Amino acid sequence: MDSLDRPPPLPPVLPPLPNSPYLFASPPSLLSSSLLPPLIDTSAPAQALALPSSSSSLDIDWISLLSGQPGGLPENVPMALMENAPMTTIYPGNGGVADRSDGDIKKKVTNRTRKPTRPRIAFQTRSVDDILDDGFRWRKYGQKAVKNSVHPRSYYRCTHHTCNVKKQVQRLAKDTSIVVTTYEGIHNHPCEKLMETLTPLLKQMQFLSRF
DNA sequence: CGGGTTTGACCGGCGC
DNA sequence: GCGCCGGTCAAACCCG
Repeated sequence: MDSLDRPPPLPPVLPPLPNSPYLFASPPSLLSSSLLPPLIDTSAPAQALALPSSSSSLDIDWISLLSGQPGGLPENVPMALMENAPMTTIYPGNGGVADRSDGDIKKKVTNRTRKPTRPRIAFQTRSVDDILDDGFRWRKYGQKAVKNSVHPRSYYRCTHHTCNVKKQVQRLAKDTSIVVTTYEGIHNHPCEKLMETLTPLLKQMQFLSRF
């Protein structure tokens, strides 16, 4: 699958914003992270992860982008971290469930109730911190020891009332400096932190666009 | 007191 | 059918 041979180039990023913890600098938890090459091949149908081609101009549909609605970012890519984020490898499709043969993340569909599979995207991040601030709020609901892996896997749910997005966080068995974060589902609400950050910018852009 | 974490129990899929 | 294992639940606990 050629499209997964190499990480897609990071999409055009949001314009720099003063006083923004995310657009000028990575969140503290990401400062020690570094870029990584692709980790796994989910062999799942590739989903385009490119931003709309118009994203370099000012007519960006920011709301769509931020809310994950049609026309916005695909799936649940954590937009807040696009600029300086170390998250380089995105694995669309149904992959991301740990293979039983080791502690690494590989494609395997083992939904408990055989529900229709939900979109999954996995990121690998070299970081000393397990928890990466992606702009959303998460509640931990479980932790399990993974076979053949020293590090446990943690399970998180988005705390937004109507949002059913989950994520799994686990360190690679083969390289414990790498954290694999697997997102499952699509946020049906904007990233709170990013909206907070962008609101003044949007207002300023609207004001300037009148001239 | 509310929200988040921890942790053991439980459930269901899968391989043998 | 049985046991293993991943994923989830929920009560207890912690913390600001």
